[in-house]
Amino acid sequence: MTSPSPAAGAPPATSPPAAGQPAADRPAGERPAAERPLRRDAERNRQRILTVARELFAERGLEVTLDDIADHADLGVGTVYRRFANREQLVGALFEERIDQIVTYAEQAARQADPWLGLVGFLTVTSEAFAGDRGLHEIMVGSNYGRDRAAQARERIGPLVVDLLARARATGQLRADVEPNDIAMIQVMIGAVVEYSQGIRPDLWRRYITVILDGLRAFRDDATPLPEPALDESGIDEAMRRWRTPTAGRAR
Amino acid sequence: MTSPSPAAGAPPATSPPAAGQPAADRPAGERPAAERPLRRDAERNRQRILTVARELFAERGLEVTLDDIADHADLGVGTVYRRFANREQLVGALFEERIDQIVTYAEQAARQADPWLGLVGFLTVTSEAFAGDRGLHEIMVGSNYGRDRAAQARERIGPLVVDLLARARATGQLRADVEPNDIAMIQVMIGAVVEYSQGIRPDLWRRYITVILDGLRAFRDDATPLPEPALDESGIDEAMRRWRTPTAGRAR
DNA sequence: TGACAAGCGGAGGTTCATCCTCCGCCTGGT
DNA sequence: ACCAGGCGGAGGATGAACCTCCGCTTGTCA
Repeated sequence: MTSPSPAAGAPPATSPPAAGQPAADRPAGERPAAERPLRRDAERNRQRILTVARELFAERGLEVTLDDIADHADLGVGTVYRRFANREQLVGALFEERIDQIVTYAEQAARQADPWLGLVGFLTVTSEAFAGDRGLHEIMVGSNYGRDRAAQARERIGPLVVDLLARARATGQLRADVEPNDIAMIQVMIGAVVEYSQGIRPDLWRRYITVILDGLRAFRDDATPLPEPALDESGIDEAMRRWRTPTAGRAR
Repeated sequence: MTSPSPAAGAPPATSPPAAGQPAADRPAGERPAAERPLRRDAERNRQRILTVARELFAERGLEVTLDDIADHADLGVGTVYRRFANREQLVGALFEERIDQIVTYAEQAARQADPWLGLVGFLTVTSEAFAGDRGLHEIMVGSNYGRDRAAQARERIGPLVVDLLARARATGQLRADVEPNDIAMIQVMIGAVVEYSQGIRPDLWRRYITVILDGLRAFRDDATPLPEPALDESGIDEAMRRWRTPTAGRAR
């Protein structure tokens, strides 16, 4: 860090929205090709790292070590660190797209004519995504990595869910006392099922989301009134902030 | 370790704990008073340790270190280790009773005339216990500590739950496709809510258990059939075995 | 009251996981 | 055929948790 070499490959990770940087909205995994491209073998290795990292993050969560990734990619640790100074960068490179994907799901759900189906679809599709990618779930639920990105996404999703719930309530399909942040908590619960049954019954969560959805439906007129309000925005922010990724180390 | 000094302190025959230990089924927290009782101050300290440990386990889970406990009790680490050689012993001393308490809840629930109320009561009461004691929840859900004890408890609870569900199904209060192990998974989900909202809204879980219970009720005739069977015994055993207490260290 | 077994404290050795650097050797590309 | 760019991976740095050890203190009992 003593050598100021401004030419060095990796752009400053700190503020992505940097001013003059041509780096902006290029699909994840690509490089600022404007600068000198990597040597062929190096680029190959870089892809190898990304692939392996994607797999490991998906399977074990964001806490896998870069050393671990290097091993699985049959590369030296040095090679990994040369390309990605830390886990944050790797996470950034890999998850932008996936996070946006979640937003897209919300948009699609909001477009559904039948709001109940939209809601069911949204929960199902996101749960599928989370079940298949533990790292993604960790990010969306409050990991230290990718916090900003996740927050942005939540901000875009929020209004869509609000609208969806309002419409579903209006059509009489959804019980009246459901609040937007309930959706987030449901995802937390489903995440717990996924984690608990990981490697045993990857689809078990479908059973419980069905129960929960039936619990959310308006039926008879004797639905038990919900005690306790849902978390409000500040509550959920706080919870996300405190959340510690399972078995992960300190925040660093 | 290099100096062999056989003369030092310990006489050759370190009388082993002998065969007929009278230690057996005395209430947790008491000592084998048959042996020489502890000196007054020592016993006081011992209680101090137990009290502090109970609090810390409840609040932070079983992974707190003995050093941590010593600090909170204003005692030296040595004192703690002199009394409890490891966390397992401390956990044993503290949780036997509480685990049995859970069994008692199941028994009470099974005695309820109205099986649905019994079920609701059981889930509520156990969730209360878990919400108030993270360590207890960890044990019941699969921590490395107290595994045997928890397994015994589950064995006693199992049949009671089976009966309860059968009866509730018979009275038409419970949807037909609920299985005993669903109850365990519900506790896992509730545990996730508790943990997520810990220190923010200690009772938030009540909201979601209400949703889930409404989802379990027999209603109309259009309950969504549950996809996926529940975990079977071996599945749940496996899941419990794999479960890693959050942020905890290796199993040792 | 004095002697001493029992108890205490907590510094610090040990182990372990993770992070990340550094430098001698290798190789793709011109 | 040259060499900038790339590579490997041993190993130093850090920090958490564990647990021991021994000189000092204190309850207890005669």
